[in-house]
Amino acid sequence: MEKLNKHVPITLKFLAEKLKMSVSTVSKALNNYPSINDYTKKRVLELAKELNFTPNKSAINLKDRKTRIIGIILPNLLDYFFNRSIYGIEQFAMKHGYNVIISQSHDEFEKEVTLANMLLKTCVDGLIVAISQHTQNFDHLDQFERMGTPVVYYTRNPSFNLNCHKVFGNGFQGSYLATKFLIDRGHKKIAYLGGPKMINFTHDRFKGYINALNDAGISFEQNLVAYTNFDNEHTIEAIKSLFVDTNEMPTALVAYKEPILFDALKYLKQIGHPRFSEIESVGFGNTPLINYLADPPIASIEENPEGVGEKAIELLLKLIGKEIEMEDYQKVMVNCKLVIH
Amino acid sequence: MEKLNKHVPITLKFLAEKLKMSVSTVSKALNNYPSINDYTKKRVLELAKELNFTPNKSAINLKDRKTRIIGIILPNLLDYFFNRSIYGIEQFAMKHGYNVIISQSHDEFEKEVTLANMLLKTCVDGLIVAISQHTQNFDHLDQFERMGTPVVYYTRNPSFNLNCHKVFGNGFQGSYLATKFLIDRGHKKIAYLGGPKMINFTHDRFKGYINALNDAGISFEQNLVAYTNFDNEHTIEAIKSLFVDTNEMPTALVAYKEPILFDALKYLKQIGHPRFSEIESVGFGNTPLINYLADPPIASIEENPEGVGEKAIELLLKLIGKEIEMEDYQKVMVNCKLVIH
DNA sequence: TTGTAAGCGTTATCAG
DNA sequence: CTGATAACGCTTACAA
Repeated sequence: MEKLNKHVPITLKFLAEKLKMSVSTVSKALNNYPSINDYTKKRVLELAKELNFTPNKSAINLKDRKTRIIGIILPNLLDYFFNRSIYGIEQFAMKHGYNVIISQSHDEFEKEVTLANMLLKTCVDGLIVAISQHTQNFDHLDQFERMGTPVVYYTRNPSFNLNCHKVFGNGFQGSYLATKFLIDRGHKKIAYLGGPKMINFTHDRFKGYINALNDAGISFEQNLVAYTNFDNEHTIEAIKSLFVDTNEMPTALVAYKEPILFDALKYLKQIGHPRFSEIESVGFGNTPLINYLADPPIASIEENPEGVGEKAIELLLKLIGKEIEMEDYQKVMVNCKLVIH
Repeated sequence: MEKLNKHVPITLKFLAEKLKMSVSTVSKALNNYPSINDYTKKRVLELAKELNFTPNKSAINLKDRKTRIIGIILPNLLDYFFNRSIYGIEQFAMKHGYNVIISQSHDEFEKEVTLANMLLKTCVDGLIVAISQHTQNFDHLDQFERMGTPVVYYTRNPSFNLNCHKVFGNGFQGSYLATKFLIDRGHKKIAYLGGPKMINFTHDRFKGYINALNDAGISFEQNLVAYTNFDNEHTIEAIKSLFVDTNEMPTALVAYKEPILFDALKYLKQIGHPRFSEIESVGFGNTPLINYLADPPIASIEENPEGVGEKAIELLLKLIGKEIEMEDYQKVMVNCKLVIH
């Protein structure tokens, strides 16, 4: 075992000197150019391995005008879905020699604009973005494509921006799954607790719910549907409205997001809903929090956030590598799974 | 408003040509060299602003042999503490022009070694690491310092490695706070539920507990202390052992980590502990999960993960910038707060 | 006060 | 098959 070389960085030049060859030959050998003699290649490779040569990324990046940095903008890193999706993105990016800059918009449009501009200045090679719930104008994101930098929208579907690359979880399918599951358990009065109307998945999920009802021959009732935001107050109001008609109270609940479902259940228990223990519910998320709940939902929709993240970066890298043309707009869906607790 | 320049990257050379000056003058002007004429500076600055010039990072990095990448190794990104601490690190790093690579050891020693080697190859400018609970050998981390790359240990205190830079939450103080709070509420039988014995903070927190008892003149009882791991089974065993003596059952509980506390409380409720509703408890974490619990702890120790992360990267950047000598080993503590629910 | 030139580590082009 | 050279964008002695 050699000593660790303290301050002599192993470069092509260094290898070349040791081997009494030119820098360019060494470079070509390492990059497996067909023109290079096999024996020469072997010698170079061996020394490179022995000295633990690592090509200098900055030099390469400078050469081919890249940063190998992917920008990510998402609402909230602490959110369970985004957190897991980040993991999928990071893993994949790292494996392909890319680094990742993560930034949070906190679901504010202005912040999203600021972050976008910052990432543009950073000259990221590509952008993955889950837009804020208030984003309707896309100038700050469109400028990336105008500069030749591909953008992939993920998780949050931008309804006002049709010409773009999208990757998200199949809310329709997940919602259908959840609703069908509850129907199969004998429920007729199934309520749907939807998310912010500004966010597209709210409606996708609603459609899944409706379709499952239809397919089972259960007629849809308007008063079994309510919408809420990400905060508790709205949720309480929404859940109240669902249970306002004491003759027609739902016996089951499909919710667009688990924390919201938990808020709702907590409220129902608090007010002492007469048949609380009979209510069965399914939410999107499958958060580990379920293990700690006194009255957990009966099942969860697992959204596979890592998969969504991975598909997003996979697509982005293909766009960066021009394997897919930027104008050839893609739409990728990742299916959900039902997990029974 | 100009058109967006599609493919002409704004470089020093480009500015220089526009201004009919040399590249070096432009560079110096932008870097505010005193030798440059004020008027010249002004002209340069103005054009730079107008054209939205951004210096090419790769070129700068190449020049001063840096990557501006900070490596992070931690056990688990989904953990609430680490998740929040990452946020503190990222924010600070970004503000100072550094990027961050996050990698997870999943508390496995071998994985930690692999990740360390990977990050070494990536030539990170510095490393922030929360060691796995099984890490006792530090070769894989020591090699960084040998290569001149500073390392900051955070959150997990490496007891076997004294000569290193450390940043962590003040478990002693937090634990003292929690215990004193329970004492002040009249409890005499306060149990301590500690973490893995391999992890140093387990013991720091224990000391805080003991000291608070001592200062209140309460005698310590061995059977009021139990240790567990991060998994449920161990926790059940530990909690059982605390409540085994029916005459001397604890009335309050200090736990090293909230999820573990929740497991414990869940178990106690499940077995129908006779005075369950009277038990008061405090855990480390202050996780939002508390809002959803039927029987939440009475207070939490807020560890300020962002602060810990920020202190870690702040120290690391000082080491990278040679503001602090690498051999001048630092130890930084971040205090906890008691949050009453 | 400004400009010239070398160098950071790679790769690509063109000669040999 | 191998080598010299230029170029990527920036900083910094050193010259002018």
